[in-house]
Amino acid sequence: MADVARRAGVSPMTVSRAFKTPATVSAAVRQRVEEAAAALGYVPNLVAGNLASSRSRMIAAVVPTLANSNFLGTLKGLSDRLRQEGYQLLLTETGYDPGEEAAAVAAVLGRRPDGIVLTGAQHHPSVTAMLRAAQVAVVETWDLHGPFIDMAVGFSHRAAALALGRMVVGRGYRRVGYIDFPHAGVRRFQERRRGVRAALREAGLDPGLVAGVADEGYAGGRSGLDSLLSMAGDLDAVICATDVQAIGVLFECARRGWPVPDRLGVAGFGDYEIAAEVPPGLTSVRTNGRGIGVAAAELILRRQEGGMAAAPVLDLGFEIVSRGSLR
Amino acid sequence: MADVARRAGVSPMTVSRAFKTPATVSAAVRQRVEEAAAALGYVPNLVAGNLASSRSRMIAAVVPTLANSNFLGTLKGLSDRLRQEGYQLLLTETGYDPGEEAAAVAAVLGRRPDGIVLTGAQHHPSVTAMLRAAQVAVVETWDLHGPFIDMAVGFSHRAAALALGRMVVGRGYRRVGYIDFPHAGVRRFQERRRGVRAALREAGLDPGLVAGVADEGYAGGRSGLDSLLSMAGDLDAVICATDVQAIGVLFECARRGWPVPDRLGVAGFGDYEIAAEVPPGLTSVRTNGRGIGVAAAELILRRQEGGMAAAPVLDLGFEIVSRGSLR
DNA sequence: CTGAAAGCGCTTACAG
DNA sequence: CTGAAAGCGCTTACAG
Repeated sequence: MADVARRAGVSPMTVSRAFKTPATVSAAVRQRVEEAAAALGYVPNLVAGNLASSRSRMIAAVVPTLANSNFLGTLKGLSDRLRQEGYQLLLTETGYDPGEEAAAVAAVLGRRPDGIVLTGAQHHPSVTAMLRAAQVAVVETWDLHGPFIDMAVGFSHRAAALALGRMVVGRGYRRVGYIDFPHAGVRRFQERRRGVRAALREAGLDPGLVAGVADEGYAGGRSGLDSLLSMAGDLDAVICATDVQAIGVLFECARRGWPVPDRLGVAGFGDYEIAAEVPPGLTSVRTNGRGIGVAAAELILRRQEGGMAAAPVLDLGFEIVSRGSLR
Repeated sequence: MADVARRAGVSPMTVSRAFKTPATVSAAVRQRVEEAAAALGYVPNLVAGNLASSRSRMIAAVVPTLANSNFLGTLKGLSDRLRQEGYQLLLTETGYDPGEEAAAVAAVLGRRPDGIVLTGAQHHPSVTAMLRAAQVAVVETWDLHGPFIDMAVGFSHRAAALALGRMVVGRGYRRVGYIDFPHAGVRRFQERRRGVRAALREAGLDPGLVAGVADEGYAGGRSGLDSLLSMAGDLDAVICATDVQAIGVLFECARRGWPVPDRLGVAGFGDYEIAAEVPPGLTSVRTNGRGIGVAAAELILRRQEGGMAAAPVLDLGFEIVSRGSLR
């Protein structure tokens, strides 16, 4: 910057202004600065800028996984909205491990991000402590069960699962199994399970057909189906904690030559892109993953602007998409 | 830091050392510093550290897309390897748009990352210029066609596609179509197309059955199959630029009741997780996406350590995985 | 093993 | 509209 200032014959302060608030600099000076900067290939050092202004225009996102998940939508919504305002995304994956999450938050805090977007509202105690002590905007996403550290955006997994369970029951299925997600401690999945079981119970059906699985992917659907069938040979429908598992069930049905939805009804959770494509179409809960990201971005931006001291909690809801996998 | 120093009764310099190079501080002092830091909830400010040391321990990754792609593996390899060394990942998605890529590089350079990982080796001229001028380690990934800005890790898309094409021909298919990827200018996909067509040509088959599509996802497979069938009703095999499209073709075959591999052989590119799960199994090119990420991380780390002024170009190869979608 | 000085490249806050 | 001074919170390089 000093070089640019010298070449343009102005003070460094003026160079700074020409970049940050061009309107406060005369047109002639602005042009000289721009020419000098271009000639020297000057790229302002944001690290120095951040230190001086104690604002980083950097947001950290901490997600359990990127693979086959709705978090991609959230991340995209977040980064698209943020990029428009000149913010950048620091990303960490934790593999559903609270210890990893705590390590990630500690690591990231040293960079003084303006905001942190967390997945879920269950954290290692140190996360809550660190974040409360730090002066960052934090948004917890995908879970609406407080208490929250600061702000939150999500939807009710239990309500969504309850609605899905009722739909399955309403279609006349009577022996309905549930395939769980591997990480048993994650409340979002506990809520999904509870919602489904509540729907079965209120219809007077057996809520006990629940299969735990070890695999987050398609293979979990296959092994889950196997264990449900060993509990109940007359199983007539399966609800899965995620679409990926449901797709695994559909594939297994195809392999066995079982007609869906007649021999077995199948429903998933997430409405991933593939749900609309796989024959005969997968009935699923559509969550607004992208919307969660956009909303999180907006909460953080609004907080930056200084206004809003409040800590909103946003429920973005869900929607059930009915397709051929249920009769 | 000043607060910690005061509370521990030492100079700030000693606090700095206690954190960065604990071995250079006496045990007693180290403990006092640690206690003071814990009591105050002190988190070292890396922004200040970066400015003073002109090293950021931050790496920027610029990818076309996160959705349904092998870049996830690369990203995971990169971030896993980097995190072990205390580095963090700044992520940007460009949507296959060179202008977006240039904007991302410009934006990211201001943070003075220690390294930049780019996807492909085709860039807006300004990208090359900016990166050459800056003092960053850069690794171009997924493409082995130079000239490179600095280092590179990838494999030959043409060789992989040629091998896949030869396998299809070797299985006795005679009317083989190719479904292209939407972004026509991307060399990786041009190379895949060329490889397949070369295999057809050398077998004396018609290399002209190529369908362009508008959709990056499963739907592209469906529409691609439609247009190939309108060119050649006797089409007996389809090779797709990506597994996602190939899965789309398999789904469409299921919908039509066409037996795979007998009515139609299908092959993909990428060996995504789903390729092994979808019945009857998708024959595909397995690329080492994760390995590319790990290797990129290692090249950058080695460059940081000061050694290696060289600019290696690594070929990580590929492998063809044969499954039921080809007879 | 420990510390005082200088500086990294910006921005804030104050003058003019 | 423009500038000189001070400072952001660390690390480098030098002393002792």
